[in-house]
Amino acid sequence: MSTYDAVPATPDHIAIEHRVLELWEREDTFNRLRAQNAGGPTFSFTDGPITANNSMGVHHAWGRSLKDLVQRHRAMQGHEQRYQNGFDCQGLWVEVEVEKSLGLNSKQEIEEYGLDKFARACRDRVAEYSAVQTRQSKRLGQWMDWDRSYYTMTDPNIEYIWRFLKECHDREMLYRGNRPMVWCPRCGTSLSQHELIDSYRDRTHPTLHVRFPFLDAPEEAVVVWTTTPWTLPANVAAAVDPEAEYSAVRTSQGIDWVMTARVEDLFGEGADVVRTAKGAELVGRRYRGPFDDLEPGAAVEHRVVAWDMVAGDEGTGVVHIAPGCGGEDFELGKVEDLEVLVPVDDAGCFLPDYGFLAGLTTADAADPVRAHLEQQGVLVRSGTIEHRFPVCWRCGTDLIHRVVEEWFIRAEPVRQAMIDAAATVNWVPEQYGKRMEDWLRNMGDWCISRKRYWGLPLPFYKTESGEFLIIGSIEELRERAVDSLDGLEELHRPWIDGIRVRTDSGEIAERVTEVGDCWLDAGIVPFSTLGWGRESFQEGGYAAGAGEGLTQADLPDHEYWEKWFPADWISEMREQIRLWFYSQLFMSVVLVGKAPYKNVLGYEKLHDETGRAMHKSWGNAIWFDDAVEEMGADVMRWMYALQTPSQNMNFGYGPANEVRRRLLTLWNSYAFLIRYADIDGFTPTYADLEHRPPSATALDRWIVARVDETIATCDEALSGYWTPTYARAVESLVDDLSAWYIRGSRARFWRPESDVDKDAAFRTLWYVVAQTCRLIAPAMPFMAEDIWQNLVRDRAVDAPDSVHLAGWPSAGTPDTEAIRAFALAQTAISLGRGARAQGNRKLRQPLREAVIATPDADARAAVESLREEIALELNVKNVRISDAVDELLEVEIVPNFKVLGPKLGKDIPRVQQLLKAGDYERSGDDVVVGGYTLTSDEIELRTRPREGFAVADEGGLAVAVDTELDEELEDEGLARELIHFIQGQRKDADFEVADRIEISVTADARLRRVLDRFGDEIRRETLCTALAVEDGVTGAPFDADGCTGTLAVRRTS
RNA sequence: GGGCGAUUAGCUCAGUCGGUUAGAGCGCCUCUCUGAUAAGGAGGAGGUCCCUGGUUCGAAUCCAGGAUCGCCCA
Repeated sequence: MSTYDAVPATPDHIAIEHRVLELWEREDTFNRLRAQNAGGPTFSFTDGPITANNSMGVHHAWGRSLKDLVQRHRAMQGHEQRYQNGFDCQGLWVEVEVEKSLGLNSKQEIEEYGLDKFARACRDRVAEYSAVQTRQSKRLGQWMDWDRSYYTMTDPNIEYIWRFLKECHDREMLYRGNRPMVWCPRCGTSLSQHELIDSYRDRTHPTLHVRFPFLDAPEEAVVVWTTTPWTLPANVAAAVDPEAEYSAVRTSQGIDWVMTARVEDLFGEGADVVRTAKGAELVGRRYRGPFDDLEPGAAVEHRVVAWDMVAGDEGTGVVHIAPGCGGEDFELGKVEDLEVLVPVDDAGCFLPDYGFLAGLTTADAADPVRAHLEQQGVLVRSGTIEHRFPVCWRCGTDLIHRVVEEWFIRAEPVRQAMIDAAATVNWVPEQYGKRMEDWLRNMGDWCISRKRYWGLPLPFYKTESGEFLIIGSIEELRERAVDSLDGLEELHRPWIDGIRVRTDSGEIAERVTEVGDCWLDAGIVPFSTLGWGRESFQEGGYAAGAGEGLTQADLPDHEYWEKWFPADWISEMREQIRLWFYSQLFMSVVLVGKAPYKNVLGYEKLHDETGRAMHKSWGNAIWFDDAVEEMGADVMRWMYALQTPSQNMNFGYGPANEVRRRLLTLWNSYAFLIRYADIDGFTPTYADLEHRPPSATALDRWIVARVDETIATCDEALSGYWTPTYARAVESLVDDLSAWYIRGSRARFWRPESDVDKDAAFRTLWYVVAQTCRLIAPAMPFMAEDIWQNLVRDRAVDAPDSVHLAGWPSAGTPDTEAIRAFALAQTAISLGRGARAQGNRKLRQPLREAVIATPDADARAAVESLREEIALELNVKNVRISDAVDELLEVEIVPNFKVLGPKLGKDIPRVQQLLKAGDYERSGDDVVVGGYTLTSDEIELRTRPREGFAVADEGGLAVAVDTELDEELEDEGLARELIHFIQGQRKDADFEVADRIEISVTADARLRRVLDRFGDEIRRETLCTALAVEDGVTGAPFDADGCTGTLAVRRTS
């Protein structure tokens, strides 16, 4: 009758995980955990919202695994938590995907399609993918309150942002200003930096060299070069490098100024240079603009300005400046206070006041522009150029720069407060704090508007006369509304656009059309989800608006906010420093003057296993759904836990397989325990987990001490959010358990009789595996649970139903003596094996004696306590411990630098020399040298083996083995060989471990003697009930060192 | 140009407080175990700890400068 479920040789992670998910579901384990921790100390985690726009990737799984790991750990420690997951719902990414799926290709097509239908499609996409991501996250094992996720598109979230914006306005931080944008003239939309990645293509464009004649000397001109003819009508300045030398060259058209370094390329070797001058001399001179005959150009005073970014390696060394058509031009324009001419509209068509160009696109304008310049006599030459140029990823159209009006929040008023607040945060890794500070010191004003559709509607209202009003809440909107709010289904376009409001002066105001930056949506979360400033708690109230039916998240009250703000911890990838970490901090500093989080864990990027970025089009991307069903969630999670966060992670099936194999060690240890626990009917004692099991041997004490040590290491690592130290500590414990404890204790488990020793062995092994289960539970919740169910639950009285309800193990004071002693024994064993190898004696051959010699009395005592284990490991009859190191070794005394360094300082090298030369005297344990008396703590003994011994040494410890063999030892060795051989036969015949066998053997004289002497042992070890020596047996030939026989092995039952 | 990192074995990476003999996994070679076995164990080969200088009795570790790579900002 079996009490334990049989354990397969290797874990089927996938099957285990599905089984455990079902178990948790059936037993409502997560909610039981929450009930168990209710009222406990709080651990407040704010989840950074994942964009609910696509299924999640393995890089998301990294972050989610870390989040879950820490939350599970804190839960095991008894902390009450909120477990609120978040979805980011608005912004260009969602719009772009929806556009694709609807086959729309421009803003115009969206508007024709209908903003209401478009908004619904965006909401539907969020609903679809938030459901997908929820399913995936559950599969990963993440425990969250999935029914109460927050969605940033809900009315309450938007309303909180309104409130924040109004606060900014009240503090005069809000303004409307210009911003150069990268623009697709065909799609009629700006592109974000992200959309520019990989957007460069080889293109051919027209080039023009154009003269800008000086007003005070019309025959003289600066000559510029441009590849964007359409920007010339927006020219307001020409930039020169004030430090560079310029030359005036006489040509058929007059006198042309260009940078001296460019003269030869432009005019050939025989150029007629009439004058040279520093660029600075040209600065300030005014010139006739190329399109002064058009209204906008005529209104501008064109002049030469200084700019240190003028390049001398291409063009003319004079740069045409159009601040309305270029990012760098715009920045220079701000410095030089230049006019900003924006010649084209949203669709990239020239505006009506551009005369003959009006209505033309930027591309179509190239020829008319050239013709016009030629006609004006200012065109020097025209040509074409092939170069890399950014194009729209949607339609392939050449992108242009275009200055547009946007809304901004001033950074300066809060900059210092934000820096101060960031300094209160514990950044992990530390350097991320420096990055945040650098970002804050350099941050520009926050551009919060987007000329799009699916986003939070900015609550900015303007009257025809220019009066401005900002609405801070739905209530205020209701009070001021001129139109009925009945049609306002939610706070989104187009519905909100139809509501006009009345200003204080009684005028009618309409909303501006812009929506807000999605980082406002995410940044407000520490307020909007926690009920900041609210008087009443509204159950399920957060879902109002676009979140209706998607979530049951509450809209709490201010008391709740006080309880949970600021977050104890947040964690996202490093790029969030300038995104979510920033926007949260900004909004929090504005609203309450402090940081919204106390600890931050950031992590780097996830690459493929060769270190390359994962990319759909490169074919090296790994889908989460595939990964989790192939490598398993636990394996993935353990990989994430092992990963140093400040390093890029190389993720793939190869590394996963390595990790999977390492996990086998724990599994094998568990399987070993189950096998013998089942055979023996072992019943564990749950209280052992708290009070520790009884120890019968030094090995027992050692492994228990190692558990204590490991718990302490894990505690420290996890309290600092540093998972790799935790994961490595656990692996190290498991290695010790398997390689040393179990290997050294195996015989105790398969002895038939029961006694104190076997009981201690079982309880100790059970204790270590069960504690390890608890330790790995946060990182590998499935395997931990599966082992727990079989090993602990229902086997031990009082055991919790789930490892996740079992609490975190408490570290006792580690028995450091036991650990130190065993480390010495390990060294001795390792040395002994080395010595055997030197003496050419394989481990199977028993030897008479090993001698362990050390001058250190403590070390001798430590080794003494483990001599049985050492004898077993070295397969020797006796272990002799000696202080007569000289027998085996030459001894050298070296200073203990760590202790002696600070004491002796510069005398160290001299003392070291004297010791090495043997120029010292011993006085008891002390050493007198060079005028110093050194105690035993202040020196170390180094040893070298003397010639002619099978000796190995390390750190003052030396081990020799007696390699002499007599007949008895040889026979015993042969017996071992024979046992080894028979076990092989058993295995070849596929017998079960517990099957009994009979053996017939035809033996030579020597083998007969071995059978006579060691027959009992051979029968016992091979579970042989009858061993008959007879002639003429047909079977397998045995031959060891010339000792031969033929064996036949049969199963008895 | 400013900022933040990284550089350690063939590969991927640890390395705490500065301590003199720098580690792990994988790979490779040799051996071993065979009652954990598609495993396990031991041993070996393999290192200019990027370079230069400094501080120190002592530097992979701290400081300065440089090189290369990555990232953030401009």
